[in-house]
Amino acid sequence: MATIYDVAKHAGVSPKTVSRVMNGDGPVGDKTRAAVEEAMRALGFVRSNAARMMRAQKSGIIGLITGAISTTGLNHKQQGLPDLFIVQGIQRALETSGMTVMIADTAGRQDRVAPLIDTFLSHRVEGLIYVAEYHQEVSLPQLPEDTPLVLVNCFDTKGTPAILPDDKRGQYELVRRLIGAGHRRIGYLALRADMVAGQLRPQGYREALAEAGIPYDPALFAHTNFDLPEAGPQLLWDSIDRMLRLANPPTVICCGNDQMALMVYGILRTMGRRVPDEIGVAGFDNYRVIAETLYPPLTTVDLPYNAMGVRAGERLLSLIAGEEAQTSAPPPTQSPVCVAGPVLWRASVAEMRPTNVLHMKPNGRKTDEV
Amino acid sequence: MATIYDVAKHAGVSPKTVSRVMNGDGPVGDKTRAAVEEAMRALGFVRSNAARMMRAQKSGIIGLITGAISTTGLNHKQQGLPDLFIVQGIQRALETSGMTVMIADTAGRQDRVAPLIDTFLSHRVEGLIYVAEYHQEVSLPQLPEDTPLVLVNCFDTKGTPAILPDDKRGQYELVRRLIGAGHRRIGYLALRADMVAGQLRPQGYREALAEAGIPYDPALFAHTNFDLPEAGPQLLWDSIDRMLRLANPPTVICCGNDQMALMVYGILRTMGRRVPDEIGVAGFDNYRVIAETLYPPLTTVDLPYNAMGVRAGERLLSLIAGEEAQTSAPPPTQSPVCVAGPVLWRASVAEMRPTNVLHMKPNGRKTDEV
DNA sequence: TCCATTTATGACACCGATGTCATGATATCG
DNA sequence: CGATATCATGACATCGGTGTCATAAATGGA
Repeated sequence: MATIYDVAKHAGVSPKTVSRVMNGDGPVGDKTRAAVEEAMRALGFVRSNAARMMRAQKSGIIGLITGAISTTGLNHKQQGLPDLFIVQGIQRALETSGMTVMIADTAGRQDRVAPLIDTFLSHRVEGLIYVAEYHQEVSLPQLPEDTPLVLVNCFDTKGTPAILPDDKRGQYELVRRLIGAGHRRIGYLALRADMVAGQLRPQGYREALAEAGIPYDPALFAHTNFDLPEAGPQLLWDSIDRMLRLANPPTVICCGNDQMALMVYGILRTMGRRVPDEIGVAGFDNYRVIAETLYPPLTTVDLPYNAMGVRAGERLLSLIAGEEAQTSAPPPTQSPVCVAGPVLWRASVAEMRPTNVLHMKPNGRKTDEV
Repeated sequence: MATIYDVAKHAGVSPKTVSRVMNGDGPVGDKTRAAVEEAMRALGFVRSNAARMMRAQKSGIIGLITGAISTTGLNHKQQGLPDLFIVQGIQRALETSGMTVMIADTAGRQDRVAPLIDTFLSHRVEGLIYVAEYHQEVSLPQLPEDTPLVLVNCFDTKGTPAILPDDKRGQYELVRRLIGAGHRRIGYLALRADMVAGQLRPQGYREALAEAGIPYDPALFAHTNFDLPEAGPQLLWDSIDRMLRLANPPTVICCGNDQMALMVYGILRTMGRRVPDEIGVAGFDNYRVIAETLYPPLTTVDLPYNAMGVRAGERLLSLIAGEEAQTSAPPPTQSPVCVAGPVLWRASVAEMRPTNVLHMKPNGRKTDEV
């Protein structure tokens, strides 16, 4: 591969002049510039990043580690959305900064994280981003203090900057919207209680009920380990069956995520219930392949992975920029940033407005305007 | 960040000795080794890859470009499986080689490919892999001839080494299996004809029919642009409706992919048909989030993304290794490698063996043994 | 016209690791 | 015991850009 020395010789100038042409430092004469550019083209010159960064002591590389690292040993079906969207967001935020993003995948193996970090450090990355597959707590090995780190979709106990989905808020908004549509008996099939989303989303559900003055009914709520290889569907079936046999059954069922909603569709229909006429279904995640392809399309909450990625990228850039300014500032133990996504109202839930109470009022959108 | 000079000074040895400790070149005395290792630990030393690769003229980096680059302007819902699986396979194949995989995502923008390649070249990657989101033809910019390139899930007209899914074979095996299960009227809802998979999979379907002596019935076949934003479901509904109204309707419907199958489930059930009792459904891709979560689980063909990734990684390694051996060998215009995946038989298709003809025979598995 | 800038370019050192060669200290063998 | 092989280590050059400083030519203002 050609070097600037080759280019310099070919153009009859010094290497430094070639460097100037590339970087636009000092002034260069028009004829000289033309000769250099011609030489570069003729030789197919590509600058060596290694040499450049060695001198400049800046790599221009951001390290991105992604993969299904679980604090508990979960099976791999239990995954969130493709983290691709987070990665896209990160790249969007970084593409104007001139940084190159190096991505490494752990392939779900916790023991690969430390070596990957070392590899990144040996490439002198200017910052690191760790992306988890779903909202969880993690614990990463200690980094050199001059290497900024941002966590996405996860958090630790050391106060490392983190970008998280606002699970509680999203579920809250969705349930508020359901109430606004006239639903009063709202079932909730939650994810496992040991998952962060299995805790936060139900909280949002209960807050929305409380705000509307609807009492929380334990009979309408269940944690369901729906993705167990064999028993999962049966557990889900039982939970649904129990709710539907109630004297006052739910008119809509919220699912812990879209994947569960997909299974619930099949179960409800096998039971002979029509969606959404007899019972509505709502999800969470806006896992588009599912939510938009389901028939009818699924009402759900957008998990704003792209936006989270953008925020993470921006956060990291500011950390990198501020690094030298505040050398020994107090540790930036800020609270994590929560990003909320919009409710996406689709055909899987019926509007019940024209019923009883609201039907009476002339301008019937009272509860919707909370 | 500490350098080997710092380490050398701290340990009271020469830089070269530090290098020897790291690389295990020449012999090093036990006490010296201990002193050096202690110094490295004390200083938190991490070797600079830039300096190393500059000297070695080897980067140890493989460039991986991925993203939804389409030759035609498709909407982004039309995507295959998460390419993550291909990436995982590639990393699996490369992890023992000591290479670092640098991944860059194009975020679906064709114009980003060329700059990304330049970035990779400036990092002196030893090889490049291009991964497409779904089986398609691509055209990449010219690379320096000493940089090996492997295409995955796509191919070009220049004879670049490519790893492809064996769409035809997979569909053939699935249909053979359906026939073996007693089905004779097999509907096929194909992907758009301008997609590679929309051509190859139907070919496999027809070959399997032909082999079993079942005449091809055009009334049981339709290309359906099911993922059009609005009209898609309606088009699909019409196609299905037409088939089911036939005098001799299909007992099972093959779908172009799992996503289409997901939509077909909803439509069939809205029509009041039970799956699989009244009609079977089969997909293609083994898009696990869909295929395993659908109720009942979907019979489909595995698109062996992981295996394809492994093959691609191995292929690239052999190209890199052989590079110097056969400097001016004839251009390696080999035919692409096709990787076939297994048929995954799940509950969405009923076994019809104990029916009429076969029921008569004592050892009734005649057509299954093709 | 002469000195002060500005412009255009080159010489040279340097970044950090490592290959090559040299050197001194032991170990081995006839 | 001397000659040679082996071990342990260091000096130095090198990879390819780029920062620093020097130098030479062109320009400009008094």
